[in-house]
Amino acid sequence: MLEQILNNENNLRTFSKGEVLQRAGQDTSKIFLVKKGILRSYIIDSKGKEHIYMFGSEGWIVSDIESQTSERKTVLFIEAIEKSDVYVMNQMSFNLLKEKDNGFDVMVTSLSKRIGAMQRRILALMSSSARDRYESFLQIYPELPNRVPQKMIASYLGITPEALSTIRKKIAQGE
Amino acid sequence: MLEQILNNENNLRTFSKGEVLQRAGQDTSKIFLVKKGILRSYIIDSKGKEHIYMFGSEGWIVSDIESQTSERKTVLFIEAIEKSDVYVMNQMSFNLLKEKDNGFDVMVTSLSKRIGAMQRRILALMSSSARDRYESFLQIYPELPNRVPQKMIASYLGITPEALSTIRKKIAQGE
DNA sequence: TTCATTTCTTAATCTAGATTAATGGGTGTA
DNA sequence: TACACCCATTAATCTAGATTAAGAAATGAA
Repeated sequence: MLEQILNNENNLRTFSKGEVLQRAGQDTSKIFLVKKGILRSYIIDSKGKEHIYMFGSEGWIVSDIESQTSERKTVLFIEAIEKSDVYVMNQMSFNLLKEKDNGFDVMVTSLSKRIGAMQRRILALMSSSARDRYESFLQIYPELPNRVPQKMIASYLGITPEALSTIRKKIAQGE
Repeated sequence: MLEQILNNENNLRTFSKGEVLQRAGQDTSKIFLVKKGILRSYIIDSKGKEHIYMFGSEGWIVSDIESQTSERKTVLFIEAIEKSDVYVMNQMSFNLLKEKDNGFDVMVTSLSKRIGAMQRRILALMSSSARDRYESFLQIYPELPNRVPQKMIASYLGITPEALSTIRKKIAQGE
């Protein structure tokens, strides 16, 4: 797996709660593999509002994949929600992967999985209500609600904290 | 480029307008490279409503990428909007690509680009109004509005044809 | 060309979720 | 302990876009 190549104690770093691992506008985008803790990646839109793009807990890879392979600057902020132990990979580690004889399959499979997840997210945003999206969020990430503040879950779902609060209340009072 | 590997007259087929190249539920997902014409890929949700996931005109690759590499069945329908000439690739053509010495970079770059486009789409769905999304659609795909019916553009934007019609009217009458 | 079917537009009404604002509960720190 | 700050909740009001319904325009087949 990708983890076996990236796991390397030399690259292990610890980030404290609230620490920012990467800022939009930087031209050196890195790859982060979460060993312990939770990261979030987000953009800040033209009105200054944050929108969470994804969460990454144990075993997840968090990165601005496009800026990795293109020469583009990063558009994503990445921040630790909890104190987190993270393997930090740069372009060199990425090149190492290519040399491995199964590097191709590992990389293509990993990217394809990511695309599948994004595809489902796009379709959900287009066709499901906020409540339906929240309920499938709970199924896909059952451990996150206990570790992530409500307002961040709302930001991930694309709604306001107030709207999420109302949805939660309705679910609590027997649907 | 990917096209050079996939371009092969043996795999070239012509589809007439409205013809369905692939249906959800099939277990053999293929890769389609558009030589001429336009394809659309879409899902049908639990209420029977169509949601367009992407358009593919000349030079674009249309495929359910996840079902390609995983063993999952396709969830996407793919259909020709115009009479289209399309290179049809199966798993074997895909394996051929791996053998090429630059296969790795070609594939990873292609997938990363796709991920970048999806990332922008997710963020737009979460943070932009329907009108803003329509205006950036016009910028990104300036040639499509003349070739694709309004109702399909609406479906791509995640709104109803009525709402798109109203937006177009407002834009026409000096904003 | 004519007729039928599909697509686009317009307008009235409805609703999910945004906005605004006020309140109470937690948590860290001095 | 108390203060300051952040977070979640609740309620009132507002709005973008959905729904419904009808007519006009475009498209396609015979």
